[in-house]
Amino acid sequence: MDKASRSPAMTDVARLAGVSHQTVSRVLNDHPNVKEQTRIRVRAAIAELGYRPNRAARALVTGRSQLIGVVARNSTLYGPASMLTEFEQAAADAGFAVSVGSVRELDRSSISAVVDRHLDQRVAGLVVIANVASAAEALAEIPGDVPVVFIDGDPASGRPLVTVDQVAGARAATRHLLDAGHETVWHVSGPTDWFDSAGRIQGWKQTLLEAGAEVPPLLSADWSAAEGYRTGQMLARMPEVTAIFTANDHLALGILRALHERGRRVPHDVSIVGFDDVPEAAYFIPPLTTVRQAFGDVARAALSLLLGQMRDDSGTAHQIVVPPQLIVRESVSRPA
Amino acid sequence: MDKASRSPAMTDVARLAGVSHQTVSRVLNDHPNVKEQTRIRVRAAIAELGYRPNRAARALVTGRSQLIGVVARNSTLYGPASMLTEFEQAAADAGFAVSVGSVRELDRSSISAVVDRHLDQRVAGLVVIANVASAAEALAEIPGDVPVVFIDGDPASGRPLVTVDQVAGARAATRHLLDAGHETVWHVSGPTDWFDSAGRIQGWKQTLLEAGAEVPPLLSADWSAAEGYRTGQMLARMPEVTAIFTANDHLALGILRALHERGRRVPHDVSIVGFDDVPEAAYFIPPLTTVRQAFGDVARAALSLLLGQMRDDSGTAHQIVVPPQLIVRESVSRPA
DNA sequence: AGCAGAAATGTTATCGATAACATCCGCTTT
DNA sequence: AAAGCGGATGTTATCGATAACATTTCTGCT
Repeated sequence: MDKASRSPAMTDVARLAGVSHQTVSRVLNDHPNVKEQTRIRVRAAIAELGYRPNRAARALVTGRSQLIGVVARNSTLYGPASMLTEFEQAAADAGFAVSVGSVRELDRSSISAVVDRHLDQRVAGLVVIANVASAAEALAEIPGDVPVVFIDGDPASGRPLVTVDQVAGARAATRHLLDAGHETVWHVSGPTDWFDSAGRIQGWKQTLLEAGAEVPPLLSADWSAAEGYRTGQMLARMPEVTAIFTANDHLALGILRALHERGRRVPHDVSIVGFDDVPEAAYFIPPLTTVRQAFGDVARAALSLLLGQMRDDSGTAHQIVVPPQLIVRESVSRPA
Repeated sequence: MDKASRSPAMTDVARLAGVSHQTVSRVLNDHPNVKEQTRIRVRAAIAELGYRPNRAARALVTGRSQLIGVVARNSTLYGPASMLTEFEQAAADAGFAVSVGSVRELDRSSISAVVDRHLDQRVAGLVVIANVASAAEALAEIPGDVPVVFIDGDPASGRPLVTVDQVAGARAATRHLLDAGHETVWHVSGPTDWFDSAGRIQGWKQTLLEAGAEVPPLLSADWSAAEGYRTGQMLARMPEVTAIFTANDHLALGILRALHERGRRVPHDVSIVGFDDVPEAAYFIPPLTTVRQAFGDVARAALSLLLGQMRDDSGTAHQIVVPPQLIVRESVSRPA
């Protein structure tokens, strides 16, 4: 009826239900000491007025909001972007809003600025998507009393953290190529300051060593198809290269093109395994064998760690590692 | 010195500067009637204490926060994901935090839930990334007194809105193929309920009609490489198809593979133009001619419209259209 | 010098919730 | 029956800012 008027406050509900505003507050917060009958009366009044609590007021008095702050690098890379949307979804399902603080670089001052902005908003918790080593500095910027969970990042920090087991993924990929009969496997890595890159390099190297295979020189690139292409032009000229494991699917795409231009067929002459399983990987030429990361699982795990910290302070700094999965398609065969 | 204590409030600053808290408030909000000398004194006190205003308190009294709510579909598609990060960046640069409300589908009830969550947080404004027709329903869910800007969406609504000129992009793509000498151009569109799709279809059809070319049947797909591949399998069997314009780059990728499998060479036998210019498009086989959208420009335009609405209510419902750009690479040549 | 009017500053009320404490009531316990 | 206790509820203070109004201090002008 009276849509134009100010949205109802707690006192309006109280008046309608014939109780004090504090009792309304108790009902809202599921306080035990409220008679069932009044609880029902209050609930009815809330529904009738379409009352919704004012988060700002609550945040002011409790010093904490229903908002989770995320610190992430501004990126449209498949991995980071997926991570972000999955987390938003998980948080939304749990009734939290997500405030995203994008930074161009994960350096100390950028992180500091974003964290400050989040603390201004009195976020209930922080999630740092710390995919590069420099992000460890973020630790220093975050006061001890606000719940924090890292996604990716350095397990050695001892902080609550969720990661995909990059080492295991790289092992599976490398193993797969060795099992196909290749003498060794070349690796084109991502930027070496990324934890993801480091883990994948480690898994690759370990597997070769354990198999007694020679370890070729490491080739590093950024994550782009462009650098994959440049690296691929070099690899295409080396007949001894028959198996390549790339740190992501886009690198593989660039290499695929370079090989194609040189007339080296995949998988007949060269086998390739990627990482990420981007949706279009199945439609590369040829369809790419790759490693899939369960971003949704990571997001949900991170959220539950965060909620755990928000509930009790007993916060045993749990760390969760999510296993990746090898997706076999057609870019691998035994060597000629 | 006293790091452990509660973070300083306005009164603390006032005491240190020897003024009233209201004067501090005036300095903070750049109120004109403050003597330069006191302004300096207050600023110094702020710096000394490391004071940062409490947004929750401000939001409570003003009824509005420094938070911009975004309603978007949960998606890792290149376009939507880019749009989102670009907007976050623009907002951050302007001192706003961004609360992202992802929804699985842009239907009425999902939108309603997300909008309510945002209003609970007393967002200063809302941005709706309304890439499908059903999002128009969002209009009904948003009260008139909160600033809103649509990104994509129906210009006919009369609401403030920023879009990329999809029609112009499609015209450029189609024109480019016709100019190369092709008799007509086939089009594989995105889902027809997307505004982007509709605009691209329209631009394609118009251009063909104006050129007196025959209009082939429209092929629609989702945005995935998978459907591109399926559609491509069909097109590859039709020798009369020599030119294809796809609604995005991933569709083009799938088609590229299907053509490759059938032995039809690109661009020798078939020419292709995509849309989006995803970073890896230059590394498809062959490098893809495509249409680039300036998401950053769109984001900044949307933000400035929003800020305009927040300042004055004179809100002439401006609409901004950003032109796209044809990126010529190697997937087009004259027909055999 | 005196006074209006503007500029600079201070005081008090207010936003809408939770926290802390006070009160009331009914029931058990001795 | 008085004391004691805990459950249910109400009262008042509080968070930290802005709004509205009140007051003081400068100006410039007659």
